[in-house]
Amino acid sequence: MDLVETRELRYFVAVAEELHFGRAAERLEIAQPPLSRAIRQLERRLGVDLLRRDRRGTELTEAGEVLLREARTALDAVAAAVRRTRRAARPDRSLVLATKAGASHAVLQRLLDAWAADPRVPAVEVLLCEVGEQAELLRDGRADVALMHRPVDDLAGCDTEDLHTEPQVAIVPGTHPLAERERVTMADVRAVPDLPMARWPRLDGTYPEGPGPEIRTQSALAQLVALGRALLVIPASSRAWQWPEHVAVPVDDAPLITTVLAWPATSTSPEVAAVVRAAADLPGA
Amino acid sequence: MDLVETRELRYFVAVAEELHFGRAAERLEIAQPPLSRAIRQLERRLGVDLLRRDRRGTELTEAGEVLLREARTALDAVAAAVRRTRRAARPDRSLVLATKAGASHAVLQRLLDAWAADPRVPAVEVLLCEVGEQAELLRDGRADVALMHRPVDDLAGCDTEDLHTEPQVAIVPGTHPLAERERVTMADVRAVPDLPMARWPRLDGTYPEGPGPEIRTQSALAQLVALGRALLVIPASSRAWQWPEHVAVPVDDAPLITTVLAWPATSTSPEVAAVVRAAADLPGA
DNA sequence: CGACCGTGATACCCGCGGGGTAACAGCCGG
DNA sequence: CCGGCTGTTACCCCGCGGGTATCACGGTCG
Repeated sequence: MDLVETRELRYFVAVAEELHFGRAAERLEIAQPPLSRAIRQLERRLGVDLLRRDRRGTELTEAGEVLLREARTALDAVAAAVRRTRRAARPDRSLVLATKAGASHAVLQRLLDAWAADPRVPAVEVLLCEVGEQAELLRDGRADVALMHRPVDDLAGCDTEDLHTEPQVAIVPGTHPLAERERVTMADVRAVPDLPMARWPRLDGTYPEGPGPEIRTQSALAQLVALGRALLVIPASSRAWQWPEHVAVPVDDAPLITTVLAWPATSTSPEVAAVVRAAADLPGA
Repeated sequence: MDLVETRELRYFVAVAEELHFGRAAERLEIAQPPLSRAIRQLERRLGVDLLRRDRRGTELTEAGEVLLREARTALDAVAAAVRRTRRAARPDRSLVLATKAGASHAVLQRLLDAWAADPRVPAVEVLLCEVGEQAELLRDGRADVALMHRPVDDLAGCDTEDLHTEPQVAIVPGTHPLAERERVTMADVRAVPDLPMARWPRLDGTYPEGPGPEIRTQSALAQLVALGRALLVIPASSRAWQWPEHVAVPVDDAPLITTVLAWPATSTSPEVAAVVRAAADLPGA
């Protein structure tokens, strides 16, 4: 009745993502007919049509869309269970903190120092990750806590504790007219035709329209800035990796960036609770 | 490698809860040897010892404790996937709102009216539930949104939108000395020896110490109040089910109760988003 | 001290069902 | 009308989940 195995969910997700039984089977490294049968069986068990089989291709029903979303989070939860259990069995028993490389360096430093000094807090490893990846790492158990930034990061599914709030600065080549200014506005920044703002991916992975280059990693951004090919607006504390030939100019009306400590909202781990508590005891800002 | 089936997780949770292979097997309606084997196999797959088998009974290792917590949330997520998929396939396609009976009646009424008037919002069913049960219903998919109360309810794993904040009142028999007062304090309330405050279960299901009766349901509470056997402090809006022979006296220093609309923090459903958006547009308080 | 429970583990067998291969069925473009 | 796509049907095999019977160990009690 209620029993749905993770295998079936994995199969369904593969088919739902590929919308093609053959390719999905290939990805799953099984033959196509058993996959077809497994999906049929899943539909029978649920009593629900998940796919509209058109002779040419396949598409999801509304129920299928729902199951795709729900199955992904369920599979993440299962993966998290496995990862966290394995890690709990290791003799070191450390937690993993995920953070974007370069961002909030000073905040992270203070956090780590405070945790190291606190006997109640377990060891904390730092896992550097791609932009926007933190929430996924928390969901599937590769990380236990993360440093994230409001309002730029997707905090869905996370509980958070504010650590630090700061304004943003524009990074421009020292030779650029804007570098002379005491302070600028977002309108100024957007009006610079020769230095477009680099575009980060949105939450769904697509990029907003615009003239700037599409980037996905901090290192790609660093490269562009070093070449003087892009302008960017970042929190003041991210300047750790700034080059000497560039200048940081405060942007008055850019949204304030709050660095937050995030953890899975469903977490009931006492270790995570200890880490959060110790972080909350830090002198905030 | 990574493949852990929900069956294995269900088996492990049963054993971890019973701490006894025989009883766990009985609960699962299978024989004991296959269960024993399944757990061994799970341990081998994870490469982790989950149980310390003592001749007399069985206890969890630290890794086992972690897996118990994580497996519960993973199984809830799987159950939620099944439930929500089944419900999405029904022709009516409604959402389910969970709420404690009696509480926040007026707020709920306004919500339902607003939703009914909004064409973007799907139909919403109301599911009455036990105190403290809402978060569980959201996790395992029996409900999609819930009315909850801060700070009394456990909001772990939920995102929330504040709807209404209000003070609390004490409900006392009309013949009682306190009924004469214009307003009282928590100290007053606690100092009444003949009318102890009923004790609600804590988040973990245990009860705080105290003289009052242990209650779990609104109806039990209603019964006690009707008999004049207990005193209680509740939000003013919960007075819908008050009896005529009782009097509500404002309690000055009781914590303010905020009624919030809650939904699973991991939800990505557009229907839930629409419901939340429509609720946020209500004139707040 | 030995018989007896009660614990979980082992040994063995059976049958379901997940996996494979081969062949089929509709639908398109040439 | 044919060939190349789709996904489905038909059939077989064997791995493994489940069952029963039994064992191994340790505590308890007469």
